[in-house]
Amino acid sequence: MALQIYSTLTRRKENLVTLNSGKVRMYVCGPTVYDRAHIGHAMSSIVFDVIRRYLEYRGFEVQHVMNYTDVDDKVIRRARILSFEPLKLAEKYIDEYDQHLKDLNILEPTVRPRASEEIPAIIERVEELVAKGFAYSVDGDVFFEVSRDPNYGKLSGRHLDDMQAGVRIEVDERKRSPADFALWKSAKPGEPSWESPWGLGRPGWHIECSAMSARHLGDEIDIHGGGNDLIFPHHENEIAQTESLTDRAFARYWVHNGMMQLGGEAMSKSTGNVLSIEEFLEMHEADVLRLLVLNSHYRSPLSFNDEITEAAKRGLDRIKGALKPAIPGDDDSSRHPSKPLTDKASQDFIQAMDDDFNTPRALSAIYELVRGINQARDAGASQQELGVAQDKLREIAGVLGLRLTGPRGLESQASGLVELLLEIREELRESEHWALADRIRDRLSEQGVMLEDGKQGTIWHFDGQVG
RNA sequence: GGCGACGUAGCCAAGUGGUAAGGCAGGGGUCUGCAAAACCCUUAUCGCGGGUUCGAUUCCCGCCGUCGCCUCCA
Repeated sequence: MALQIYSTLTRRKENLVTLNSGKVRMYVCGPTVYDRAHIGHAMSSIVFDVIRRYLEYRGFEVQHVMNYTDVDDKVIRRARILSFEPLKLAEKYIDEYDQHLKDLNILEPTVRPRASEEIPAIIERVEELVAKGFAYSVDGDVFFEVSRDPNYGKLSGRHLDDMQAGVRIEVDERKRSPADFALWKSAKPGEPSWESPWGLGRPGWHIECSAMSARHLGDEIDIHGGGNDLIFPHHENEIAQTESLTDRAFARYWVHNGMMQLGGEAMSKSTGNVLSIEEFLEMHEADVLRLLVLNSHYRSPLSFNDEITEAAKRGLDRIKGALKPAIPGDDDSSRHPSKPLTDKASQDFIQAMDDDFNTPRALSAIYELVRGINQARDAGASQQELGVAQDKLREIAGVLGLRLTGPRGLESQASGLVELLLEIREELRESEHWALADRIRDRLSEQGVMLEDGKQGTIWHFDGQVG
């Protein structure tokens, strides 16, 4: 069974056939950096990170480009409010986002271009569109003429006629049609601007992605991705611009993730209805966010709330729990072979992910493996046998980008003391001094040191950590 | 108004033309001095009404409800 990807363009799952066999060129629209990023941005980055990781797991070499939009109305507006240099402000948020990517265990994209650093390529692109008659300039602005593209609307399923009725926004009178969009904007005083054939100005939003995609990946790519709020007009316009010039399909697969909602509403700055990545990571480890994102399908909208966060946290603990070592002393390998278990998990995992990256189903395979491991441990499997399955668990969880680690570093320093307390407690238990023994357990638990009494003695680990 | 998506147990969430994965929470057990963890058992007539079919949660139509986009947005 081949790997299938749902493409917004055809509204179907398609077999993945790349331009160059064994290689995937993927462009993902990154954030406009005018403010702190929220967990919705994180969701998008996590989704495409998992797609990338899985493609690599399946043997593809992935070129992953993610852009930062750093020249934009919103950046300029916000910079003015904060009395900041627009590009400096953007840079600050880019640095922040780069850090978020690391914190969230997102593989570094192959290239992270920013609009401000790609101006020549963008101008070249606009010039070409003007030269070929797809765009026109007016007073230093350049617009793409939508009516020149007979296929306009094919991605979003919109028709120009339908849309005109709905346009309530003030239309720029100089445009030949309200749907025409800016490729180049003339600069107002104080705005970041660059020399161009049309005077000082800056690129429009849509053209930057097309130009950067073409520059870093070529005129044709395999996957173009982003949030589904970008389908119209952004990606529609990108298709128009690019395909008018190349006459070939810009991207083979258009992949869009669903929006994350907060409290049942779209996350929106205006209502203060946002949770920043930073705020989330102050409360929970990155794996929690990843797990809650992956628990639903990437194309579905996801309502973020405390309940699903708590569920993800517990689910994560459960997965980590499977990595606990075998019970010492019990050692009957022959009765608990791990191979059938790991084979099944592998197979289910791949089958799920091959089906348009069905991570909920993939997680289900992971949980089945978790249960299998725990059953084997309870039944007395040896560490050697258990380790095989645990390695498989780490492997496929790793494909989803889960770290499955906890706070480390303290362990070696603390272990001596903890061991000492355990020894004392063991003697207390032997002499049935339960109250004192329980007090040690309770107080250690408050410090994040969790004790588990078993037949073979007591084992301990830090809260949330296994291993 | 236009385009699109969704509606599955208390919550989250897969999925199939032949009576439904997984997780969280709940209930009952096993284990334990107690607990924790783990394991076992247990909780769904798949929004409503029609239609197609031997048979639909799954296909079609209508309705109701929720949401996204149509303007900057991952």
